[in-house]
Amino acid sequence: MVQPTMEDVASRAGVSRALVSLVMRNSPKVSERSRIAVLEAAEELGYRRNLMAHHLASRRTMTIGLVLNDLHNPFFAEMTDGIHEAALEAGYRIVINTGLRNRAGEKAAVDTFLEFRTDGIILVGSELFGDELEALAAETNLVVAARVSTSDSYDTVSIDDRLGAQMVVDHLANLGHRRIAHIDGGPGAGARRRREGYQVAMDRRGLSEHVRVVAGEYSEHAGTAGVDRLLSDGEPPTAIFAANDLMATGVLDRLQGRGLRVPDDVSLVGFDNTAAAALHQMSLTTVDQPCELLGRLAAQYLIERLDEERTDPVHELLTPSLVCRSTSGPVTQRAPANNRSKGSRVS
Amino acid sequence: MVQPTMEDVASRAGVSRALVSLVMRNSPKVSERSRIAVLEAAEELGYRRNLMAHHLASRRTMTIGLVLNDLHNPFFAEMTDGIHEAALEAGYRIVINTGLRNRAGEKAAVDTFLEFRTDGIILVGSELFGDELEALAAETNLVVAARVSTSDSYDTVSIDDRLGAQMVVDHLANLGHRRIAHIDGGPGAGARRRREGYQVAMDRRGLSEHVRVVAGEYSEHAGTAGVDRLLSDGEPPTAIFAANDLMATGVLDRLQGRGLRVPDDVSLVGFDNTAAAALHQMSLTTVDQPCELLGRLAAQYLIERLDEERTDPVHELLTPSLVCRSTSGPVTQRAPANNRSKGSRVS
DNA sequence: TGTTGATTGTAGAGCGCTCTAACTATTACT
DNA sequence: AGTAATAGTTAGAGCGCTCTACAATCAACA
Repeated sequence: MVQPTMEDVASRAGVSRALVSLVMRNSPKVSERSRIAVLEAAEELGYRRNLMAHHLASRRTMTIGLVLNDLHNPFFAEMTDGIHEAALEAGYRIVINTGLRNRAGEKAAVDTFLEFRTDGIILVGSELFGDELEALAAETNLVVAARVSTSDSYDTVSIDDRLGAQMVVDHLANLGHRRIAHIDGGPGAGARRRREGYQVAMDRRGLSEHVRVVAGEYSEHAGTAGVDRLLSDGEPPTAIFAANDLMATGVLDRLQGRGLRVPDDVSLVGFDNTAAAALHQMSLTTVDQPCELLGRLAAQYLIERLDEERTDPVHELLTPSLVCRSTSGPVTQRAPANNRSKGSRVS
Repeated sequence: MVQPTMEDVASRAGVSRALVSLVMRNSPKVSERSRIAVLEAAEELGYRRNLMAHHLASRRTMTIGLVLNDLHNPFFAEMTDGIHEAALEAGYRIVINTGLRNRAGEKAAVDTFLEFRTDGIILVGSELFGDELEALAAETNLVVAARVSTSDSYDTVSIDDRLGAQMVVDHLANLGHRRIAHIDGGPGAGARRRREGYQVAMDRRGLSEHVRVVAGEYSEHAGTAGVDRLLSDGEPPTAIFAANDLMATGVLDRLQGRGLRVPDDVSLVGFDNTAAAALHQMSLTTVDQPCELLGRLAAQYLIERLDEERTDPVHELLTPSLVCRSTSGPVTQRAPANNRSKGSRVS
């Protein structure tokens, strides 16, 4: 398990350690003869560069640390695709860590990368506070994705969450819905803005009295719990706006479990346009985020910083779009079916 | 962006660099007075240990590299939960990388960890060849999860894929199905064994003539493509066994898209018992893998190796169980509905 | 008072690499 | 032949830390 060092390779190839170092870094100022000798010796010994030592001496790792809020949410997998691709193209590698959907976990993930001295960090769906991000940006190169900010010490890349939420409400209101409830994303990235967008749009539509927000978080379970709360007291909503697709999945499951038809009894709209939302079994109306593009941009902006091409902050805010599928439909006059009425309807 | 070093902390606290090092490692042989002085100085300077230098000097990083085959498959997220938890409990942190569901990507991920000199590596759903794994095990401490092997240079933790597949066939055969097709997982981990289990069980049931395997891979898209091929020629199957849940999701989507009812027209069984399979909109019959347990065991075995408590290999093979939900049902005598007959049936 | 042992602290080598400056060998040009 | 330029190579310092060996301090005891 003890690995050979450059010194070993050097003595085997009959050259100096410095020359081996040059070969490993593809320096042009090495004769073909020595290059081959070194490469062969390295091959024979099974030499593998020690990144730790490399970094210590060069201050670079060519590595980007990627912190994903939640591995269970496919949204992050899609973002990662874009980031990964852009990073590889620029000669960087990525290393991932998960925040386990809570601030302490996210901090631990960040600390790991800070201690590893990755060249920079991309936070996707961060739940950290503004001042924590500020402090982080002072220690490393930082890009925050899927979250809006105007800080001038780091870059951000995201869609306009508030606008997206407004589009949802408008869509539902146009279908005749008035009792539109929102299960929110709690501390999740962008959740506050989605809630605000919902509120604003409801007010504009003159539906202020019907505003109803249930506390949640970005998880399937929060979706099912949200439905239970919405249906447990008061007049049940005719439409539900879940703060993201993962939650919408839970909502759909619970609605069906209670024998409610979607969209006949209740309309449902999500947020993210995750791959699963497009499938027939889900066919969810939702707000589209161009994940891969967001990912690509995030990586690109970070790399610009790493290559010291730029120090001024960039804040990219993309416009979302609504994807209408079959979980949203016109409001019906029928009384809400709280009983398990599945299939009892004579159409 | 230039970080303070131990030397900086030492001079600020009025002690030696060595003492600072001791404090950082929580050594008991430091007086309370100096400990506090050092901690305060570190706090004021925003000192953060440099893991690269730490490792270089100590040969340990207390970090485990985790290579996940595919971030899009929730199976891996669930495995990660177990690994993460067990690692944290033992004082290790984890760092993740994705193999992008292909061997080259997996190798790149592994190389990154090898260069970072993580203390050990856990491969989940590896697609590497046996000899590649042997070579890897010679360089670092290795545990392979969700894949069977008898190597004596690394540990494995998985369920009995072959048995799981047999259970699927038995279940379907008991429901009266004879034309049971299998869309396989190609190079995916455990795919070969699942295919073998399918074959063996079909033979045992006297259904050899009905064996039909369509090539696939562990992705949603392979599921949809598999359905297209199965229905494009020959007598269509009355039941489909998809090599994993992700594929089953694609299968279900395509079947519904073609107007076929599940399980009325076609029964469907998956493999993994991913969280999504349990939801009403999916309600998939599938083979359960105790993901978190597998993850915990994988981490545990690796840590045993790291702590040098053991060098003999361990090969844990858990027994899977079948979870029957609503995508599988008795075979019906009706002619296969190749037309978009959804709802046209007079029941 | 000196000796012992425990406790606390430090000097300095070394981990495996990069990088600067210098050195050698070769070729080109006057 | 003498000089300059170029190409190829190397010695050695240093990156930020750990760890061994040893030094200093102090209380306890004969």
